[in-house]
Amino acid sequence: MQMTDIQQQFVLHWGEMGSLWGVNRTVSQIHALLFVLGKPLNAEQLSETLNVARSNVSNSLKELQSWQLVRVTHVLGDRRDYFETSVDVWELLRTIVRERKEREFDPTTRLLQSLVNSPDFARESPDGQDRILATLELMQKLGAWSDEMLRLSPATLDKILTLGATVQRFVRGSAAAQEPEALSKP
Amino acid sequence: MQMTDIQQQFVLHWGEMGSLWGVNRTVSQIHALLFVLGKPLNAEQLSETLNVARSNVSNSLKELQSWQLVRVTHVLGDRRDYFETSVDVWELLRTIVRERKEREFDPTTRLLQSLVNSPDFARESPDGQDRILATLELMQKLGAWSDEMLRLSPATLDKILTLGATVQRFVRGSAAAQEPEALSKP
DNA sequence: CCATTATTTCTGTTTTGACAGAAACATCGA
DNA sequence: TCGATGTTTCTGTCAAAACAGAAATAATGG
Repeated sequence: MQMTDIQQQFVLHWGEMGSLWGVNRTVSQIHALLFVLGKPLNAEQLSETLNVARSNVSNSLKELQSWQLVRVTHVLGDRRDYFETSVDVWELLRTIVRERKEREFDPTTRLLQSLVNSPDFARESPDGQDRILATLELMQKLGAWSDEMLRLSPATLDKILTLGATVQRFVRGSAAAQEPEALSKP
Repeated sequence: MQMTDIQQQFVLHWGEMGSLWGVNRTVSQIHALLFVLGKPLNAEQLSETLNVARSNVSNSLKELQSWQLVRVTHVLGDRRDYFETSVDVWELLRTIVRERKEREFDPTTRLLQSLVNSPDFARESPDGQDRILATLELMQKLGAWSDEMLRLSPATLDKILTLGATVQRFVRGSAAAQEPEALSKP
């Protein structure tokens, strides 16, 4: 499966980005390749195109499937598994956010909650308690907000992004007057 | 610098999360420690408390400073450098988002832009062009939105999170009627 | 300017994760 | 059921990153 120059650059860059974010390079390359090509490939084709071992492809696909980013399809008259990803970037974004939140963000929130609930928590200094509580609250808010956003359709999400500035004005008016640029100092 | 049980759990967990997100474990542990303690420590104290080599601390601090997450202070009558982080979670969040965006997100947007601008781009299949264009547009929108959010005060951001649901209703009404739950199928 | 203390850089070791290739396993058609 | 084809698991190797300790460098106070 020959890649065009454009496709190759895309795949390679995506691989780099993946590593930076704690994702195996081969995993992100496979995902990127399935996305740019926009059609199902079998493991052999992936292996050849990316020049990685067949086993490496197999494990990476397993991982991508566990992230719900890749699914199996079949081609008539061919008993090999073919793999494809969604070509809808919004859906991909949603899936990635949902999965990462569930695996990495939520457990942290729970840990913070358990620290706060612990009998030992009262023994922390007042300021120390405040910091942990503030962290917990921030994470809870981010989590709840993100759950809400995940429920929206791509079209609605798109509007929220586009209208960011408007939303800001709306929100500012919605609560007690507050200096808008009272940023905490460095 | 003795840690309480609560503090230790916090620091250890933060270290784990860091690795998961492509941040060196020692780096995130140091940051977490400075945050929970809420007071400046010198390199020696960090080294002892976390049981890591002095040199490791030095390099990690350098990295944290490059991320603008830690700064140097001094204690009267002590010529050693002391290091501290902000104890404002909102400020920390903002800093992390800003830095990561600048280093990892923006370059990807620029790459996509350059792919689209390339003369070769026209040779891609129409669907292939669409996918790359859609990716670029999504990233541009996310980037612009995030820049806007980064400009807001913590108080305003807090409101936006809290009023997420309300914002959603507001946005839905703001454009042509659109089925709110027309999610793309899996 | 020297002794002392703090900090960074350098070098080698250890650990971890990615990966290839082989072997084992499963599935299908004949 | 057997051969052929496809897939996963296992094992060993390799490379990159984290890390420790030592050495070198810089800064400070006397």
